[in-house]
Amino acid sequence: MTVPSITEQITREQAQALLARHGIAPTEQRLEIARLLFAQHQHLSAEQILAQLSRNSARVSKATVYNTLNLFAETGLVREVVIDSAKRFYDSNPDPHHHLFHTDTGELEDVAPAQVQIAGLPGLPDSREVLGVDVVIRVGPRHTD
Amino acid sequence: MTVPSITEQITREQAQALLARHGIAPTEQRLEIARLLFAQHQHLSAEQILAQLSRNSARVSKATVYNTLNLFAETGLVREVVIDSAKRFYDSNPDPHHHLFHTDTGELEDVAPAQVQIAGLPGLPDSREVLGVDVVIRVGPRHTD
DNA sequence: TTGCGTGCAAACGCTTTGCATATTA
DNA sequence: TAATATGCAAAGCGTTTGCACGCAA
Repeated sequence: MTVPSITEQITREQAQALLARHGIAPTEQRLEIARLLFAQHQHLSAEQILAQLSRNSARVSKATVYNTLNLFAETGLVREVVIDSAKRFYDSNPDPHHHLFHTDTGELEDVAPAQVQIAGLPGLPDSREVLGVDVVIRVGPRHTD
Repeated sequence: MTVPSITEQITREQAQALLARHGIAPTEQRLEIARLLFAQHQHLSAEQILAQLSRNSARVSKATVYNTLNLFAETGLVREVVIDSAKRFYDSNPDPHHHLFHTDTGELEDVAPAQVQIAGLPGLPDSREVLGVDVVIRVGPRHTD
């Protein structure tokens, strides 16, 4: 089952399969949130999701959105991206990739991993492992001054 | 003027020179905060700085610590590192480098840039420039389950 | 009925702000 | 004295929590 790359809602069945694969019980709200997030590869904040859901007249509370996003992030369904210390984004792109952050617009853009190569990692003791590597490239309008 | 790499406070004069180089007026509180931060290459949060300063019986308010850290970050004296959306760290290491974040202890460790190579950056329009590349490697205890 | 998910509102933690006072040039 | 920095407390904002209610197995 693949997620459509166009801005269309995925079906309930597709959402259900996604949750099932991650061992998440498919409740009404979780399905709605998944359908929204996986409509395309994107980066949404809890606030944006809440706003969009109420626009779709879905009945979801703030607490449930936060609970659900945390659940999705814990189970690896989505990736939590921290750019600004004031807000979290949830990334529905499951493939390894990096991010381009536009400081002026606040937008987040995916960067194919091939374009940024991690040559090596510092030696770690056997007791520890790398959980993830986050690369954020901050870009903004060129300074002329 | 170089910053001592050992855990000793830098002198008022050294702190004053650092601020002067960044066009920052040298007030009592700013000097104290700079002396603390630049005692060594380290990553401190506003909270930690406030606690340490009061331990040193320096008279600084919370607001001033935040104002000062923002000022230092804006002028490039320190680097703001965002790891967790709940807390900001201020890095007194002026050289380009990356970070290793220990998820279990919350500690942040510097990684020499040579160990992580950025092979290339995605093409950008001429109107935009790269402001910085943040690489955070999350490590934690090895999973045995 | 037992457990889990949801919704609401209150609580929380970190950061910012408003304003009076103090310091500096 | 004019401008800027500080301190305090309150406000702000995103996120989490406590608890009652609802729903499904």
